[in-house]
Amino acid sequence: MRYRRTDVVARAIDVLDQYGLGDLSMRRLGGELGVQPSALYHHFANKQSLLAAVADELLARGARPRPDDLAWDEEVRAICVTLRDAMLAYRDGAELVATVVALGLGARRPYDDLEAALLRGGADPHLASVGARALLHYVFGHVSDEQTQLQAASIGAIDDDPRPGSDFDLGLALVLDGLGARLGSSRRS
Amino acid sequence: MRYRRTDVVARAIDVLDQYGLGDLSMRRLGGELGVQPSALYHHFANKQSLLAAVADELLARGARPRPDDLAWDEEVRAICVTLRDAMLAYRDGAELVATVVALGLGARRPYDDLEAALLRGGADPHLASVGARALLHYVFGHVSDEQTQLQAASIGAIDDDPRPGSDFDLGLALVLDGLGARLGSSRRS
DNA sequence: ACCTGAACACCGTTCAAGT
DNA sequence: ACCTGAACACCGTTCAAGT
Repeated sequence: MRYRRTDVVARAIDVLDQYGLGDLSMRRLGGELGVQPSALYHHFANKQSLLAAVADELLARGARPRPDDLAWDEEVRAICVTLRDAMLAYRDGAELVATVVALGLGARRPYDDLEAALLRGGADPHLASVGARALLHYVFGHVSDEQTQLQAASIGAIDDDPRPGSDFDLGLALVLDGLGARLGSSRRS
Repeated sequence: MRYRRTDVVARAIDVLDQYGLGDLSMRRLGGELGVQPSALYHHFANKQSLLAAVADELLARGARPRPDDLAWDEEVRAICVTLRDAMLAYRDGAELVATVVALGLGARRPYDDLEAALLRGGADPHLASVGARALLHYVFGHVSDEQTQLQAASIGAIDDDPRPGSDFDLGLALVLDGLGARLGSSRRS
């Protein structure tokens, strides 16, 4: 069996979704592909690069076009909601993307999009940078928590699965209000 | 050499600070103590429990009493700044504490204190919970980033070490403003 | 109460060699 | 271009046995 980079990434996403990030090892992935672990190093310099590619593919699969007539805060909300949905679509998606971003290896689109939306809304470059990072930290933290609990619930411990998207919206609105207060154009949530 | 639980935790903090979280293994810690790795399982059920105890000790060392006449938002700010300082005092402190909190194994004080401050400020229980979590997510995310960059700078790559506490304050103010707008008592930053 | 020694089932990564 | 096979230097955890 001879694979290409993209085949390896696709299979890695399958392993991630079925067994979780903790079981996504080079040896496991090699085994799943019927190949020696060392063969993966022909496609990726190391495990971190592989994870970066997996995170990028996960986000690409969750990408959705945004209308171009949105107010800046509506656009920020849309970026965050799309990011959340993309990560929730695969097991441990939030932890994976957050890790890759923290290591500075990939998944840069969400940050760039948020920064651009804030600049368009009238933020100066410093506020746009601080704001975009604060938004990302919130989204990664919240969705990681959500996913941990969804996982625990699916094991069977807890039965009710409320999927509290409203908690997500409320926390997001807190940050958006703070940004709105500094950008002139006011907004209700 | 015969150790007690607290000796092991103290030595683990030394290893963390000198070599980083990635090198804080049960085998490494055992070696540092002159003891077999299996001996550590007399003191802790597993590595996660050890890490929880280390995180709690790290926070205890950074604890500072707060004046009792603070406004709710000043108290929130003080909790967050104290938490930040405690984590920055040891290598990979933010990553460690964030991990322990995410796993639900310890380091519950910051959350409890934040929730109490928000309740005292007039938040209903739901907003206090969502707000406290949003604040924690922001602090963990921001300080982890900070510490990663401080680490990279200390390796020598970057020379200037600005220690941008002002970025931290600005991001924190964004969330605080959103909370203030929902709690009646308004606040400037 | 605290520790040893050996074992089990794993990791990421490198590298010469094969096709 | 893509893979094998073997090796190196590690992991967390268990468990019978020692003092």
